[in-house]
Amino acid sequence: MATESSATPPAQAARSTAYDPTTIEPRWYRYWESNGFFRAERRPDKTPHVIMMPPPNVTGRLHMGHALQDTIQDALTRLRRMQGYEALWMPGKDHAGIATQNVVERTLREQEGRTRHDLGREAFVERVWQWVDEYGDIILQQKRRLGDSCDWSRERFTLDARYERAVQDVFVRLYEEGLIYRGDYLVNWDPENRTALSDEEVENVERDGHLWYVRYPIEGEDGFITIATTRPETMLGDTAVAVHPEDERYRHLVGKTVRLPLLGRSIPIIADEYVKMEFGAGALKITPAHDKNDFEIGRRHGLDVINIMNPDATINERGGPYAGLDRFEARERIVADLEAQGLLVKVEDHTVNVPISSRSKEVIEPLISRQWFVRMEPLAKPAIEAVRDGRITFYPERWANEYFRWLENIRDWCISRQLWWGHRIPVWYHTRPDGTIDESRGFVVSIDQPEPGMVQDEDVLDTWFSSWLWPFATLGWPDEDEQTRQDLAYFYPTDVLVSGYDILFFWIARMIMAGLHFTGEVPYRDVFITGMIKDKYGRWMSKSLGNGIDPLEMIEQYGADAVRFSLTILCAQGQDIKLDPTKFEMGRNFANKIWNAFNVFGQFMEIGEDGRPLRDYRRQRAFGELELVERWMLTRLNQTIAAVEEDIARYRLNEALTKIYQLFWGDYCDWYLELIKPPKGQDMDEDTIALAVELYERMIQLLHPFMPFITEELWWRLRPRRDGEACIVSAWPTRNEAEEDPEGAAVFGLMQEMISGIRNVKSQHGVAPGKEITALVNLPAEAVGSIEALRRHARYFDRLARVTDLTVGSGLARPAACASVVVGRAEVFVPLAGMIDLDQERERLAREIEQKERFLTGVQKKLANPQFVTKAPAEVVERERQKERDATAELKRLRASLAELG
RNA sequence: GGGCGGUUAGCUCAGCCGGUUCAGAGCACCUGCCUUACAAGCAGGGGGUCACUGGUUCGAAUCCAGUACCGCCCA
Repeated sequence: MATESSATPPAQAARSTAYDPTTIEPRWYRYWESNGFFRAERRPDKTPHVIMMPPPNVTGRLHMGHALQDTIQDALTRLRRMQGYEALWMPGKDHAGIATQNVVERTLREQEGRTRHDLGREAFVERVWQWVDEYGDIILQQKRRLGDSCDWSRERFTLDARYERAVQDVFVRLYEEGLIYRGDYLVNWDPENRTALSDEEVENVERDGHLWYVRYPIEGEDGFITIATTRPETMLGDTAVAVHPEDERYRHLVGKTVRLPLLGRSIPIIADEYVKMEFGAGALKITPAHDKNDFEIGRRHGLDVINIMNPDATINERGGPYAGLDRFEARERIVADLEAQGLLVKVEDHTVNVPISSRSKEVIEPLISRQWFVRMEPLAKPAIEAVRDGRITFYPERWANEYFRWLENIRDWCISRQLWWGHRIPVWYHTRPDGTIDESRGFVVSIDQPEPGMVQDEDVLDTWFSSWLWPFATLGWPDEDEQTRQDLAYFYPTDVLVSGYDILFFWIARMIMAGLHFTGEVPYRDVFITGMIKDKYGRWMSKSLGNGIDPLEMIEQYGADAVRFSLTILCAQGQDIKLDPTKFEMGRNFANKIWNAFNVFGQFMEIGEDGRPLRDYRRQRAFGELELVERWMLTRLNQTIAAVEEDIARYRLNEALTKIYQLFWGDYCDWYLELIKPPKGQDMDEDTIALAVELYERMIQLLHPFMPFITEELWWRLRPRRDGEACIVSAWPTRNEAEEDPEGAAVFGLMQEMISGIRNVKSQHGVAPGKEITALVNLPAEAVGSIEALRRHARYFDRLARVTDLTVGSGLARPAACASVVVGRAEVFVPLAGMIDLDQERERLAREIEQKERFLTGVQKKLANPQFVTKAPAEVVERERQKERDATAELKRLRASLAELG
C-alpha cells in the first residue's frame, strides 16, 4: 500500500521549452526514498554490490570533492542496482575529533567568552553532543540534494554506541596482541590544540629561515667550537655537541666538554656519524628532547633528555631566565643575548623545513611525551601482500606504488590525543587515596572499569583509529549475533572504495590493514582514487583563499543532474580537475537537450492531463522491417551499450558518459530525430513513435546513473507505468546483437557524408541552408545496392540538405556550373546555376585535392616500403591498399571536376 | 635528495596495453540561420610540427631513455 508520500509524483502539466530542474529534483528524491529504492537487504538470490561512503566530518559542509566522489559512487550504485545487484551504498559520518572540538570551542569562546576548561570535561562533551545533534546532519542533508541513493536506514556514526564498542574492542585486542604500547617518545606536538598528532597529520613546509652560528666555549682551554642551528632557542635543552668522528678539525675535542652559553651547563662533545661535516661549521648541538634526530643520537650516547617546553610551547623552568617566554620570543631574546656576549659568529639566510600541524597550521613542536602507539609493521605486511597478489586493485594503478612506499617505510602510529571529544582510551589506572593516579601500580586495559576506584585514561583516540574500521564496524562487527554474522557474510568484503589520494595513508591503507587483521579479508576489492578538485588556476580550494565553489549554489543554478554530468565528464582517471563554474553549463545544456528532444515525438503522443501517456506505444515491426535510419540508430545504440560496459568495468566513467552523450546528441538528435520528423502539419505515425520511444527510453536508462532526476521524470512520460515501475529500478539495457546492421549503418554513414558535403557546398557558396536544390549522385554501375538504397532514401537528402530532386545512377553526365563532392566511390554533383561562384568552387576543390594528395602520398609512402608490406599484419596492409584505391579514385574525380570548371 | 604526475587547438581537457583520415571534445572565435524539440539551439568553417632530443619499430601523440618547465607526495 503506497503511502501518500510514495505516490508517483504528477508530471508538470504545462511544458516549457527550457528544462527547469528546481521542482522536479526534490520530488523524485522523496519518491525514491519513501519507496525504499535505496534500501538493501540480504537477498541470497542476488549478488550484492557494496560501497561504503567515506564518512564526512560532522562539522563538514558539502564541497566539490564530496560532490565528485558522491556522483561517482552514486553512479556505480545506481548502475549496479539497475543491473540487478543488491546495491548497498552505506552512508555515515565521522566524529572528527579535533575539528569538531575546535568548532565547539570557538563557538563557546565567541558566544560566551569561555573555554572548555571553564566548563569541565563532562559539560563540554555534552555541549559537543548538542552541537552534533543540531548541525551534524547538515552535510548528509546536503548530499540528498545531489541525489545520493544511499541506504539511509543504515546510516552510521563513528560514535554510535555499537561502533564505540568496536573501537575499544580493537584497542584491547591489539594491546593483548602486543601491537599497542605506551611510552615516552618524541611526538609531533600541536601547541595550539595541545595534543600529540600522528606523523601523517604533519605537513612539511619550506620557509625562509636563518642559520645561526654560535660559539660554545670549550672547558679547560681557551677556544670555542662553533655550532650552526636553525632553532637557537632549543639550546636551552642541549645536552651535547656532536662532530663527525672523522672530522680532523674536531677530533682532538671529542671527549672534552663545553660550557653551554647562557645557562652555563657543562655538556660533552661527542662523535657521531650522523653529523654532516660540510653542513654549517661541521658541529652540531644536540637537543634530544626537541629534535627527532637528536633524540636518536641522544639515545645512542646515553645523553640526558632535557625538556625545556610547556605544552603551550612556552619555555619551562628548565629554561632559566627564559622561562615563561613563548618559543619564538625566546628565540629572539637568546639570539640577542648571544650577540651581546660575543658568541654569535654570523647569521645566514637558510631555507628550513618547518613542520606544520595540518589541523591548526601552527608550527609543530617535537616534544617528549607519554603516548599510546600502534606497532605498524606487523599490520603493514599483509596489507602490502593483498595488493601485490591482486586481491585489491587500485585504479589508477600507480597509486599502488604510493601505497607500497608508505607501508614499506611505515612508522608506529601515535594514536592518543589530548582531546575531550572522541573515543576514550580503554585503559584504567589505580588511584591513591587523594585521587591522583598511582602509576606505580601499572594500568589495566579494559573496556569496562576493572574495579571500583580505578580511573580511565584521560585521552581519546585518533579519529582515524575509529574510521579504519569503517567497512566492517558499520555492519555490526565484532558482534556475533545472527543478524550481524549474516550481514557481514553477505555484504563484506565490499566491492569498491571511492576516495581521494589525500587520505590514501590516513584512511585507505589503514582500512586495508584493519580489514585484514580483524576480519581476515580485504575490506574492498577495488580502490578507485579520484583526482582532486582545484580552482580554475589549479590551486586547492580553501576557505582562506575564498576560491571554493559551493556545490549547492551550483545545484541551485544548474540543477543536480547538470552538476553531476559535468563532474563525471571532467573526471578523467587520476587527473585533478581544474573547475570553473561555467563548466556546469555543459551539463545544463545537455539536460535541456534531453528535455526538448522528448518533445519531437512526445507532441504526437496521446498524453493525459497529468502529463503521462495514455497509451503504450510498442514497436510492432521486426528489426528487418525498420527504416534505414532506425536500423542505423539501433545499431549505434547497441554498439554504445557494449562500449559503455567496457568503460565502466575499468572505472572510465567519463568515457562511458561521453559516449552516451555523443549517442544522444550527435546521433539521436542530430540525425535520427531530424529524419523521423513528419512534414509540417502532419502527424507522426505510431510505428515511428514507438521506436522513438524505445530508443529514447533505453538512452535515458543509460543516463540514469549519471543524471538520475531528469531521466526519472522523463521515464514516466514515455509509457503508462504501474506504481513503483521507476527508472531507478528498471533493468539496465543490454546489447542486442540481433538488432545491429553494420551494412545498413555503413550505407547510412555514406549518406551522412554526402549530406554534410552538400551542406558544406551550400554554405561555402552562400546558399541559404533552406534553399531548395537538386543533386545528382554518380556511382559505379556495379554499386547497385548503394544506388538503390540512395534512391529509396532520397527523402533523407530533402530533409537534411533540402535536396528536393535527387538523381542517383551510374554514368551520369556532369551538369554545367555545378559543385561536386566526392565520397568514396560516389560523386555528388550539385548544380547551382546562378548561385555558384566559380572561383569559390575552384578554390574549394583545390583545397580538397591538396588534402587528398597529402593523404595519398602518406599512404603510398607506406606501401612503397617493402618492410611495411612484409612485416605489417596482412589486414593492415590491405586496409592501406584500400585507402590507396579510394583516394586515387577520389582524386581523379576531384581533378576532373576542377578541370571541367575551366 | 627519492618517487610520481603533467606538458595535445586561444582556454579547459580527452585520447596514451602502437596501425579505422587519429589528430578529437566542450568553451571561445568566424559565417549563415529565431528552419514550430531545443538560441541552454541548428548548419558550415578556421585553428595544433601532440614540450624538446634521441631510441625501439615496417609504423609512435601512444612504448623506452634523456632534457626543460609546471605540480604533487615523501625525506
